[in-house]
Amino acid sequence: MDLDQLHTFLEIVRLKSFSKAALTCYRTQPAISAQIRQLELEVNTALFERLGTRIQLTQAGRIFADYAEKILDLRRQSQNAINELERVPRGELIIAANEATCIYVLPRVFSGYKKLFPNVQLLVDRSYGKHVVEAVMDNLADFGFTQLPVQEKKLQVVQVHTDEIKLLAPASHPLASRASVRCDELTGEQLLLPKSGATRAKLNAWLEPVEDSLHISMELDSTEMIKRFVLAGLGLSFMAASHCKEGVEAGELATVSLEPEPLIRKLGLVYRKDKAFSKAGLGFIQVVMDSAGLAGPASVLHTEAEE
Amino acid sequence: MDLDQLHTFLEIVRLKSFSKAALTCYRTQPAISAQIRQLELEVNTALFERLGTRIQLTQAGRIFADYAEKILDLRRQSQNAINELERVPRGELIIAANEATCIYVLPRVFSGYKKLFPNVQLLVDRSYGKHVVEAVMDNLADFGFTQLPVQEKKLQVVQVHTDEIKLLAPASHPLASRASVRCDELTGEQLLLPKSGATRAKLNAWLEPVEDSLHISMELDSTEMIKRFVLAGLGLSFMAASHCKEGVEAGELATVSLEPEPLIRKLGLVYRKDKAFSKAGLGFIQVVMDSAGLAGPASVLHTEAEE
DNA sequence: AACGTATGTAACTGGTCGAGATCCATCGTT
DNA sequence: AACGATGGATCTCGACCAGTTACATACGTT
Repeated sequence: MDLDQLHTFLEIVRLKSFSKAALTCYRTQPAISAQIRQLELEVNTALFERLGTRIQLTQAGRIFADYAEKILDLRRQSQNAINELERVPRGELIIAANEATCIYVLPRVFSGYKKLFPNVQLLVDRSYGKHVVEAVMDNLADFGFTQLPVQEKKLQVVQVHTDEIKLLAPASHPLASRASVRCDELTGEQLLLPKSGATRAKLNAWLEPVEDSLHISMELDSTEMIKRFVLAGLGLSFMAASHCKEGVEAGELATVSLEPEPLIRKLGLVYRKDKAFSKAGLGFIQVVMDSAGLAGPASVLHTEAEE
Repeated sequence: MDLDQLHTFLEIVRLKSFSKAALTCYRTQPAISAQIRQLELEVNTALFERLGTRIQLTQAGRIFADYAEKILDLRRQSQNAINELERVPRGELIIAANEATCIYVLPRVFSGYKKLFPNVQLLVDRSYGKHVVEAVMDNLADFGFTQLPVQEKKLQVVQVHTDEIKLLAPASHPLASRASVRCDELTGEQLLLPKSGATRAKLNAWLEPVEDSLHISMELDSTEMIKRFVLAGLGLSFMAASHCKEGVEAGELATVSLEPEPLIRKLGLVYRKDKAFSKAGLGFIQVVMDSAGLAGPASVLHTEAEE
């Protein structure tokens, strides 16, 4: 059964004529007759009485007309709902990110996004390191924030921001006032290192020359914990500058660049290239790019949310 | 948009696979892909995300799936309603008949019909003589009861019963005890004749030999009025035997056959040959035929009404 | 790395739907 | 009553579309 047939049927009902319906349906009269014939065959009942020149609905026809109306109405509603989804995005986006990103990056991005798309629910999948990439790959999350580089070819990467990983020390520490520090200067210090992840890998590489003479007193996996431990004088650590900006500005903590060259940490937004994004998703990419000072892929921002 | 497409779509949603849906839809997988492609084209939105081997509904797809369910549900409901109409007829039948038939024939027929089809509403179009035929011809009435013969070729005729038109007199009248009467014996009597109609035409023909010497004192168009007038001694009249049975049996009225041969009045059920009758209509024909002692056209009576 | 699974793509083909012409019945008009 | 006009049914033909078959491609698993 074709919805065209239903439309034709209702046009006939409305105009009480096959020929007139043929005009409004942009078909010839035989085509209309054929459609109805097929429809009657399908419901196995006559829908019209053919009374020479006049036609009239049968009882079954009257009943069927009601349903046909409802069905076409639902069809229209469905199209409206889909169009509305494009115009005023809603639904949900699942964003995977590690804890630090959740704390230091997402709040700003989310608040910008929510202004534009108040009807989209943002769900945070707070996971760790490569689990973020996996979640995006498995389509369990729509977006992920992760440290770059990411090697997956299927993922699109948008660099969000660049951070420098610095030595983190209490403001009172002798090294705190230094402009930069070499790895061999840390051999006598208690070190608090992140337990795992890309930053830890970078640090391992940087510390490798003095690897054997280090005092790694703790491995932690929370930036907040590390900051408090450092503040309490339990040791030195390393941290992305943006993650400890408040502590430094408050004069409690100090950061020192690493030598011979700064350790750079790049944060990126990743998503599947083959993802079929709605306006809600495209808008998210746009907002992230904007907050990174990049030009967006398309002008999705003109989609003003209204409600 | 085809309902098949919707069904396919929902099968894919249910089975989460194009190929599996192909099996349950008795199509090949490319056919399924094509259907969905066309559907997506029509709603102008991707309904699935193609993630290599896996597929997943998009937001729009989830919304559309709801509507598709509802639409197919309505389709099923419509078929059920139509089937139910066949199984337990309902709706209405319009029956055209003149007053006498309404009084002396319909009550019995209707009560028989209502026992079988309690959900069918019987509407009486009480009209006169040939208006009955016209009403049926114009499809303003589904059935008509009228005096036979009817010459319309488009009408199907079922003879319902045969009546004899007799002279109607008060029981005390000299002619009341006669076995039969000739027209010339009525020249001295006051006559009350039906105003018009087939019976009047028949009587005119019978009275024609003595036409000029008759005293036609009144022309009435109600059998009840004629009976009362005759009873009151205002004159003699003519009436179908079955229309005055009670009065005769009560000993108040007498009927006398006409000479040289009885005047026969045949009552028939008429309906358009091209009428697309539902079970309700076929059942009515059956009931009328049964009450006339005829074999029906089909065994519609097995349709027991249940509610 | 190779295989199995799953979707997309590309010709081919058969069925179907619509156009056009014709037929038939009815209805209104002269 | 005969006529033309109207409206629906039927037939044939042609074009298009949907479906099959076969092949390509991508992903996940052994």
